Amino acid sequence: MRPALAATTTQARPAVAMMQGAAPRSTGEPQGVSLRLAKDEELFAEGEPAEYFYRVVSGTVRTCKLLSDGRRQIDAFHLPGDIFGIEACAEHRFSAEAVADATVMAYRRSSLDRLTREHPAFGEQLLSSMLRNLQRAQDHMLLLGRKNAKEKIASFLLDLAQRLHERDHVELPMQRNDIADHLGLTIETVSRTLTEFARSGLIALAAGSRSISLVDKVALKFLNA
Amino acid sequence: MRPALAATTTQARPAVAMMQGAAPRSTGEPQGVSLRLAKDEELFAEGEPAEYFYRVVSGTVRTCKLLSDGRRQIDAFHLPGDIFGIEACAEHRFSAEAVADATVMAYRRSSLDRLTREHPAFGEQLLSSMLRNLQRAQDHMLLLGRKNAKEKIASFLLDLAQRLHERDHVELPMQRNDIADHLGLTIETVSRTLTEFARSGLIALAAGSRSISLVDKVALKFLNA
DNA sequence: CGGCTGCTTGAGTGTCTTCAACCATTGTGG
DNA sequence: CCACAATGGTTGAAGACACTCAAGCAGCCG
Repeated sequence: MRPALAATTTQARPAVAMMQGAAPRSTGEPQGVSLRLAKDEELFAEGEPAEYFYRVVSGTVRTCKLLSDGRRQIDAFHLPGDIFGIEACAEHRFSAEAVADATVMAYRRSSLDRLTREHPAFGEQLLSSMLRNLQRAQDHMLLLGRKNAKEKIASFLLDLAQRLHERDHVELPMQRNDIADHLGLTIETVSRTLTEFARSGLIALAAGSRSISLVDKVALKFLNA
Repeated sequence: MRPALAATTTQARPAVAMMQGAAPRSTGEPQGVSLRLAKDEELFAEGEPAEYFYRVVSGTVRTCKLLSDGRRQIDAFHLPGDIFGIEACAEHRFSAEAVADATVMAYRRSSLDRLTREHPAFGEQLLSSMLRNLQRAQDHMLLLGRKNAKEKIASFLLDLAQRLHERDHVELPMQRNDIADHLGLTIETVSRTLTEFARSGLIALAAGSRSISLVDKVALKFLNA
């Protein structure tokens, strides 16, 4: 793993340009710049020029949109390996923040062509990642538009477990607030639904309520519809 | 416009392979196969091999997902010029049907590389169309997750007017049912909200309730948040 | 005409939200 | 070291928004 500089202060914008990554290896990985993000630190904001795109190295990043009155929708949580922040136009269409301390690699958008030419594997990874993002968005629209609270939570837990390569246990990287804004619910409904799941034996809640055991995956999958 | 064969029967799957388009012109447009779709005719189904992707020539196409109990979410309505049906994997992740009689061009997915090489303009169109689809999906997630019925309808009308290049009038290509399944509402709520908009002078409903005048665009945009 | 489809309208219900209080944990400063 | 505030989470009661169920209306076509 390459050395990474800690961002100067929490909530400050990390200065990408100032932190050069290690020299590019001639094989495999293309050059990128490593960035460390503190919890809730903003990587980029909606409307900002989309100079870079990113890949998560460790931790979790959320991308979200805001309504004028503060209502928030979290488009996606990005886990290690995920690529995000590529845009059709010159500006970012959503903002990105670290859910908890995280490390990301930044790549210049302008060097996209060169990157994919010199590192075809990276290019494929990038394209498939983009299409996967689109697929996730489409699946998520079904969830947001047509599922009820129980189904939303069940889908969310199963999906997260799978993406974290876990069989029957999830260590939530994000808090209730983020889950609510991702699923189109309120924090109270998220909490209530989880405790109801626990009461009826579908899951088991543990220490600090961030650790969840998927006790009855069959029942959860049934809710997943 | 190229000659197009009518599909044999309504509801029957159009036989793409049998209908060759006109010979490719040496300039501009790449070769494709023209297809005519009757109202509600299915172009492809969820889970089906993604052998082709498509561009709308005339009419409107909807792409949608279904839940096991029949609940439906319409991902998007595709208007003339829009490209849809490109997938990350070998299978379609949603189904596509004609909202009303429509014409589409079908392109072999396998010839994608050649197409973009020989017709760079088409390639750019394709990439930008894909990214636009992603953007629309992200905007739509905000709508589905965080907007109420009035805001959903207002956003929908304004968006549709813009995409149809109209200033203050929309000729709805789809029926209430489709609107409901697109916005995560029921048909009754769509109807009620439209009549309420009409009563309060935001819009004017006309003949057959498919024709809508956007009377007070300022108020509608305000609801758009 | 009668049946069909698409749309509207009404009444009653339910799910989720809102508002509010409370609890647990953590970190800080006197 | 403890009091205190701050943060994140849970729980309860009341209310609202959208849904469900049901009926009715308008246009269309055989």
